[in-house]
Amino acid sequence: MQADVWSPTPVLLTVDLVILTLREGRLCVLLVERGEDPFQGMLALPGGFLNHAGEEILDAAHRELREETALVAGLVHLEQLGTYGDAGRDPRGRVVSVAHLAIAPELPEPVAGTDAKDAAWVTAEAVLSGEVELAFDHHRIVTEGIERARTKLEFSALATAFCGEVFTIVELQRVYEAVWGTELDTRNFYRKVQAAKGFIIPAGPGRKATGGRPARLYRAGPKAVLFPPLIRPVPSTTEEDTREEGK
Amino acid sequence: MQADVWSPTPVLLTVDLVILTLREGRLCVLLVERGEDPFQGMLALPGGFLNHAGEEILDAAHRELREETALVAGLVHLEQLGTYGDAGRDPRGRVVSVAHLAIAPELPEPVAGTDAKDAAWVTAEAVLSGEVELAFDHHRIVTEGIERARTKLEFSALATAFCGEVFTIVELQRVYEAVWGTELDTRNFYRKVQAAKGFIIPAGPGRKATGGRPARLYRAGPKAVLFPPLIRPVPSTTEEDTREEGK
DNA sequence: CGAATAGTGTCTCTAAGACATTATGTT
DNA sequence: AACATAATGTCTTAGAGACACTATTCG
Repeated sequence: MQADVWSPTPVLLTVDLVILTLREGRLCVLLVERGEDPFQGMLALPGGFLNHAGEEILDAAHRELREETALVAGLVHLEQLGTYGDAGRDPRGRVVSVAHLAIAPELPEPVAGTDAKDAAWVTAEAVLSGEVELAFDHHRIVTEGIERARTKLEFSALATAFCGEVFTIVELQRVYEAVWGTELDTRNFYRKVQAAKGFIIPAGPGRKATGGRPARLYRAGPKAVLFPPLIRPVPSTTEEDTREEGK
Repeated sequence: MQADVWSPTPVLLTVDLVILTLREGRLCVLLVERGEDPFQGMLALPGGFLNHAGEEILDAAHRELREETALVAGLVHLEQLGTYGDAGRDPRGRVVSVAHLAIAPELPEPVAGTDAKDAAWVTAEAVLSGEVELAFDHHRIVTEGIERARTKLEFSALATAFCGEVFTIVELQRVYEAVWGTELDTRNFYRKVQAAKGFIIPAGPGRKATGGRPARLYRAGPKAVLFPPLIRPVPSTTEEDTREEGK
């Protein structure tokens, strides 16, 4: 139902990206140094305003992703994360951000994209712990993005989005370990990824050798939903939890 | 990173609500008949523009919820569902809607709230099947809202939000059955809700009698996360699933 | 043949699904 | 006592966690 009096307040819409990848076995998020005034010099999520009046939100997210990482759209997972519009979050006025979560395989070393001013991969740990401070409410957005990724690893085939087109089971295990921040038992992991039919499928006769026994190669299978799921180990099942509702 | 040239396009922000409840054992969603021009006369989700420039999005959702249902904020579950901004979704121009999911206990019969023009509870089935047509892209929003509710019932204590402050285990079972659209085995259900410690706790010596053995009363427990979860029965585990990614 | 990494099998325990009867109140 | 609804127990099977050794290639 719309307001009876036609006095809706326009807002400015931005799209922000939580781009996650693995670098040297650690979960990392892409941050840029702000070159302009609100929070100039601070680290922030890549993002920006809608380009023109008709630009779709998802298209804008893809565009920002390309600008920052020079990645092909096809290989990257991109989904809407949530909308952040607290009145005080941007000193310039009412700016509402539609945050997105992107998962990318490890990129060719230097981040230098088209106009990546000062883009840098920062470990998730450094951001979550507060060691690295972010502009706006981006700390909260990153936190919720990482939590989303952790949960989706359990029930969906999202982990393959961290890998190249083909990958080994050990590489996949490293993804789970890095995102969840835990060590996993190799035997149980092999059993579980193979029990979830449609998760990964053998990729030809190819092998990957690194000085030891060559690993078999796999590619992402047709199923996006894992059954049975790969439940993450409970950190210790502490007895808290005071009924905070997930947003 | 912001655009170099300062030419962001303002958009109009609305808040829409998928309000779910149980009526006569069926899952229902609240719809209103549009009294104004875009899609006049059609059914749509309750919602509206932000009131004033500074209104918080979540506050606006609470306000709309109050206007439509005359419910106390404390009793109702409310969470952000997603943002829908397709360029063509509203003929008036660029209108972006932040949709929310609300779960309410069965309301005192007549929906007549403060200014509820023509509010009506419609069964989820009628909407999902397309039997009832909705304005804008509200069919998609309802679909995603119901799917969210179905999933959250598995892993969170959301089901208690459909009940009053105290409830019986059978009532809780009816919630699961209505939302999932399945029948559940009473014995297994009792076992599982009681195995999930912190989900429900006995509510004094009260009982509810309806001509048979009186049922014990419970209230929502402190835990928002269910462990073990109550996994919904698979509809039949058909072999499809062509890797559609969740939004 | 040694170094390096990939890959596998068993046991125990917890939880899920299937299934029918007993318990406790009201009229 | 009949009726109505609430509550419960057992068996079988699937999946999770713990745990240590064998297999394959390279240099």
